[in-house]
Amino acid sequence: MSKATPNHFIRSIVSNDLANGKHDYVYTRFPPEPNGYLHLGHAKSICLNFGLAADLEGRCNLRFDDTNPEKESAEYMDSIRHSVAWLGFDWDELCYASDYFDELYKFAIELIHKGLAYVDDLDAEQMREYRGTLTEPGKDSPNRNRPIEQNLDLFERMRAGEFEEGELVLRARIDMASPNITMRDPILYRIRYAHHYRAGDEWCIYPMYDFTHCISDALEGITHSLCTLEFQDNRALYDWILENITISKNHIGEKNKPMPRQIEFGRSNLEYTLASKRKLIQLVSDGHVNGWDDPRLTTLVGLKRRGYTPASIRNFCAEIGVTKKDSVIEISVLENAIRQDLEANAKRVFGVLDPLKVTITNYPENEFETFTVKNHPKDQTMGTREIPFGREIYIEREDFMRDPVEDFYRLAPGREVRIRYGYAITCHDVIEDANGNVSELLCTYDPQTAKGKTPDGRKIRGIIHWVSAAHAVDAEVRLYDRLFNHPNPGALDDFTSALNPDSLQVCKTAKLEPSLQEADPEDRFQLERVGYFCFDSVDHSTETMVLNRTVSLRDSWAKPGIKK
RNA sequence: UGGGGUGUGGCCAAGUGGUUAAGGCACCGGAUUUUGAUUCCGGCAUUCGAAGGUUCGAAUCCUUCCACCCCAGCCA
Repeated sequence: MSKATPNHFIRSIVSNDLANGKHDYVYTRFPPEPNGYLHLGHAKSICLNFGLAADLEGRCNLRFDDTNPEKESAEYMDSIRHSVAWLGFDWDELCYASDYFDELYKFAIELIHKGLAYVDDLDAEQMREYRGTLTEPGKDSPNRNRPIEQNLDLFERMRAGEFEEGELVLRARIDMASPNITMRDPILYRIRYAHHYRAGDEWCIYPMYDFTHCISDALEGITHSLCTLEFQDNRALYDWILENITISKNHIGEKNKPMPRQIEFGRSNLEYTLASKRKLIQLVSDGHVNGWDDPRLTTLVGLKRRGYTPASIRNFCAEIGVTKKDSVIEISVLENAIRQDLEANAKRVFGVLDPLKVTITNYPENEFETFTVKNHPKDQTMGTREIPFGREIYIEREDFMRDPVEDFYRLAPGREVRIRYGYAITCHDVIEDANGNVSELLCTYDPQTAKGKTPDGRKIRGIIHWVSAAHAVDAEVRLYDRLFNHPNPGALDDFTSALNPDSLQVCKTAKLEPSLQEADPEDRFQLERVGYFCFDSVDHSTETMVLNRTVSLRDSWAKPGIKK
């Protein structure tokens, strides 16, 4: 399972930097903005940053990029912290960009002193006009050559709260004609009279991402600053800022070592899912799903509630790789990752989703026996358990066919199957209800066939799962399917039009073997022949059992085209 | 028609001038099986976006072309 550490272009760069002495160690960071819940896309970045540091005996920080008070909250921050820890990573330092507000402010003043930043009073619309377009250069702002003293004064007064929101901004003085629009005198600070979830009301000016991120990296001694592809153009600004401020080498931990280097990698998208925070928020607030931890969502909290293990997600991330191209991953890759984990580690139990009663007419009434069965077919260390058996049992309705199709080798009138770990039974009569639906089967059992034996050597192909009717416990089982019917719902004008109406199927009729009542609520298990399940972390209790299906078992019989 | 990127099988992805182009997922066969699961074995790109060129030899070098993605928030 644990694969050789994946070698990708970023790892090569870092290894080289270490080998040739450019850096003495690797120091990375995972820098989320606390404005939403983490999803699978973040998991890729987390595994990359923390994984690289761990493999190369370096360090990795968790840093909240919290420079936009209007969108951020402590709730999001807490959830992100928990998700990173749940995924299995420890950060070396827990950092907040907001802790650097004082330093950031000083660096801004330094830029002003050097004539490399100025206060501008263009409003947002003018700013856009002056910026030019993709094909035309921008124009200098009338304020571009404002005297340094005046800039200093204005900037201090911005901080002091003497201006309205939007009235003034601080801009870097770079090049309005740059073909790279990011370099056309980007805004460094804006005025916002907003309460910051950590800094409170201490500031009314907030630094922008480009100004904050590179300085935060440098202050923390980050050596390699990994981010996604859309920041490639911003790299020029990242480097420009660090080149133009005086940031002590002592600050960055390694004396006389180079500044952090930004390296971009491609995002990975999962088919049939959404990753955009804005759209995720809409799904939650419009009630299309039941919260951020809805098991149909690929948020980390959703996957956790669905029954995914941290290891399966880490393996998934290792499997999809790291390259410079955006990718679209098929869900089968994710499903494969969790199946691999659960196949090896989940104990097996019996449960019937859609019960059909079977009476074994030649088995005495009010008499029971117990079978000792394996908790795992291959892993003996997982031990055994006892399951009760009696005259009346439930089998899966799906495992009986009145008029069996070709290739169906389960139960049918006159046919014999084995009830797993028990006897061979043969169906003799079918009882119907008033509507003509099958309501019960009358079968006989062959006492010679206990424990998998067939004394006459006859071959019994069909093996089905079952539970004792007298001992079964009721449960609600939630079956999940993809949330969207479209492979790329985010590309649609209205992604809600692609919502899958059958993404959640609640099955209230399930009958489970009694041992499940004593199971640990954290347990993940396989309902044999059905799928992998876990108890729902919110709605499950020993009184009312609620199970989530994490993923079905592979079913090479239920191929499209073959009708059950 | 500015700048920055990317193009290897259905989806990912190794490969950085020299055997028949790794591997995973998916798919298709077949074996084993008290889960139609698992496991196992076999199949699955004469071809690397296209066209030219360099070379004894190219997915890897050069040229041109094509396609797709990102950038004109006082978001990150």
